[in-house]
Amino acid sequence: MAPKAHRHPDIDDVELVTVLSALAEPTRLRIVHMLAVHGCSRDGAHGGLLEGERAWKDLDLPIAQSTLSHHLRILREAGLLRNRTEGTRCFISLRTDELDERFPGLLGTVLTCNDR
Amino acid sequence: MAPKAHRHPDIDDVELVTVLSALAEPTRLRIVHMLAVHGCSRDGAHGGLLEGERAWKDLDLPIAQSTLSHHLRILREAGLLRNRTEGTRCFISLRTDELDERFPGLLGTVLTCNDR
DNA sequence: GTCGTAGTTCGATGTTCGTCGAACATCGAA
DNA sequence: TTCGATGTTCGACGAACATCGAACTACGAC
Repeated sequence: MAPKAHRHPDIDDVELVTVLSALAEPTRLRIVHMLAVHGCSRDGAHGGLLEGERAWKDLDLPIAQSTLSHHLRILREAGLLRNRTEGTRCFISLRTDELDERFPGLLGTVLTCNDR
Repeated sequence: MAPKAHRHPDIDDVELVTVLSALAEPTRLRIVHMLAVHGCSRDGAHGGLLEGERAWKDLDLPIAQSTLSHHLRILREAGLLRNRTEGTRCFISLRTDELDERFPGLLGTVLTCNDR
């Protein structure tokens, strides 16, 4: 599992190009999209989910686990998402607010455009 | 020089990921930035420049001509810019309006974020 | 402790990308 | 028509990337 704790960059150290690179890949854009539209758990308490989070294993994408882990790392290191570990599982969420302070409107605009 | 006429994609055929990929490279982001802030010629008539245009050879970047040509092609095929040929020279401009209709706010937001 | 679950890391593979110099194509001017 | 200027295209190169399976690690449960 996760090596103790993940490295989350200070949002002010993140470059725009890094964020754009992270988003410029179909699988990763899809992950971000999923977290945005359905980040919050559906009604009812679900296995320790916090607001805006999504469980790792519930991200069911047609790729290998190792590939998913790789993409999540790219997104994490680009400051796009946060990884919370609880016991042996982990939960993913977008760093919406911080990101919006660093790059105002960027994430929202991209997500809107992505909806067509 | 330019092979008669360049291929400019219909803006509706352009995918978001393609645009993001095009922007996710320092040199290309810089080119787009240059065209945005200084696309319009400075006061006075300049060798056939139209509004919002910039002459190819005035894009002085620390890269080989062939590399610049390559990047411009990527940007063109991503629907980001238009290439107008006049005689033996060509002029570059952003497809601001069309792009804004296809991906509302995207270009503006990215450029704003790029300014810090 | 032993076992299973949940993710991460490693190594390998094939692909894409940024970069260059050289060759080429197109046009205006002499 | 020959020359020079302006870009484009063509390999070629190394670096970066997406992908996978296998090995590994950390934790909870038994």
